[in-house]
Amino acid sequence: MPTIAVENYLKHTLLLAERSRDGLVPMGELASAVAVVPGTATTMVKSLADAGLVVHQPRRGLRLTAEGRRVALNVLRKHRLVETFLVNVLKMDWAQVHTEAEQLEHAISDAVLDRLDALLGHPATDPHGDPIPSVEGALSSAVYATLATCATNVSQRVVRVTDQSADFLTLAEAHGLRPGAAARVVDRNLPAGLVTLRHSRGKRFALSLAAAGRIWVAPAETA
Amino acid sequence: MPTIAVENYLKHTLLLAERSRDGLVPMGELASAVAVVPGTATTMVKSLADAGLVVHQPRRGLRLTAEGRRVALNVLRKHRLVETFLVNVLKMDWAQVHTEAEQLEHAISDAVLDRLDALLGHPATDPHGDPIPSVEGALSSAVYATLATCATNVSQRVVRVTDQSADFLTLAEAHGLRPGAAARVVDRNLPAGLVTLRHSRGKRFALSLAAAGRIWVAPAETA
DNA sequence: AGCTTTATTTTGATCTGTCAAAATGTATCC
DNA sequence: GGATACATTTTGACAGATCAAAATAAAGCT
Repeated sequence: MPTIAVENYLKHTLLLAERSRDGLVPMGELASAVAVVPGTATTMVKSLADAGLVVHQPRRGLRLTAEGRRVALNVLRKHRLVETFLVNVLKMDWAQVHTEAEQLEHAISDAVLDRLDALLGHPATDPHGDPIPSVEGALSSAVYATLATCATNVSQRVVRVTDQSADFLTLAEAHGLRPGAAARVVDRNLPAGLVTLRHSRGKRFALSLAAAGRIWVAPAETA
Repeated sequence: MPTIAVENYLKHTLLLAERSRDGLVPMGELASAVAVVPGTATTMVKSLADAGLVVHQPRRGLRLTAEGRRVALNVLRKHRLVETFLVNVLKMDWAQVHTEAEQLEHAISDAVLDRLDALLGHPATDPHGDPIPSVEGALSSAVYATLATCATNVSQRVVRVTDQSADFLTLAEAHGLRPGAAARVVDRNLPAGLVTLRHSRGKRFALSLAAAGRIWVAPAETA
């Protein structure tokens, strides 16, 4: 059984690798993701490499092996299903569940996970719109536009909110920006770094370009 | 926050103290309950004493302080509510849930616990009939007879099964000995160490005196 | 009392996971 | 092309939790 620390390093390696085309994760990024000093990450990565979970290219970065990816996906699946459970069944605030799931993902067995998955109706995404890896280890990675890049003055549907901080999620919710909700960009001021949106009931509000980039959208179905 | 190891030592100290009138738990019993060698338990208990969670009387044993008891009860509450959730909601086998809860009890927050408690309807006991400590830290400790001590040829109701091993629980279930079920002792042969029971549909079967002592009963209501 | 058994404590070592700070590569910029 | 900046790795130390085995205390038995 991998330890909690090992599971965390692998999970963050997976998440960081997703957002970097060559899949090579720099040591420093991993260190700050798992909140340790760089030297600690180096030490740990060497031992993960010895265990065959990652490949370490000194001074360049690391990538998951097939086995490391399998473990990481299992942890991610637990994390996201637990989040879904906490929001859908226990009715907890979506801004808090990330922290809770961070602990539970390491304590839940595969047997419990399967029951939970069935109870929730085999969901494809968690409450933030993040895809839930399948039991077989498939992880959908569709490419979406964001509020920072989508067409303006076209009705969009929020599909994913890629920020786990409670503050951001609370803000997003206050503006009705939950997965499934409608949104429309009415103006985008690049020099000012501002995106202006209009909510369904006509209200306008602004987000920074950085914040807008964390909200993924798809053109609304006009069927 | 207490570590997982600390929570385990405290939980087992509480459980062992319950079954010993003076509340003084011998080091050896604690060591085998947490599955470490005696020397390890001594070391740990000294540090728990430094932290004010237990009182250590060298070579005599240890007892919980008020603070230690508070922590232990909280862990026990988590354990038993999680077991109840796994059986009642996820429909898992009652023989397996103990092991699962052993992990989850250390990962679940008080916030999640409260929601879970509400979802389950504030149960008073877990699926084995073990009492669930209240939020305030009250732990019912009613005294019951067992199949080894109750009146014979009188209809009894099972209230609790005080053995967590999967084997024992599977056996108990096979004989219909779950909390709430009816049971009747038709004969008790002390020299042979055997208790003969009759199930509701007339079937007879035997248990050892030791096994029978782990099944708590109350006279069936004849209302 | 003296000897033996048993429980407990001590001692010395190990394994994980971590940090601080020094050493070392690598990249970048005149 | 050399000085500088930055990321990474190495080194030495430490805390938590554990074990094996030796030392010690207590209890029990002739």
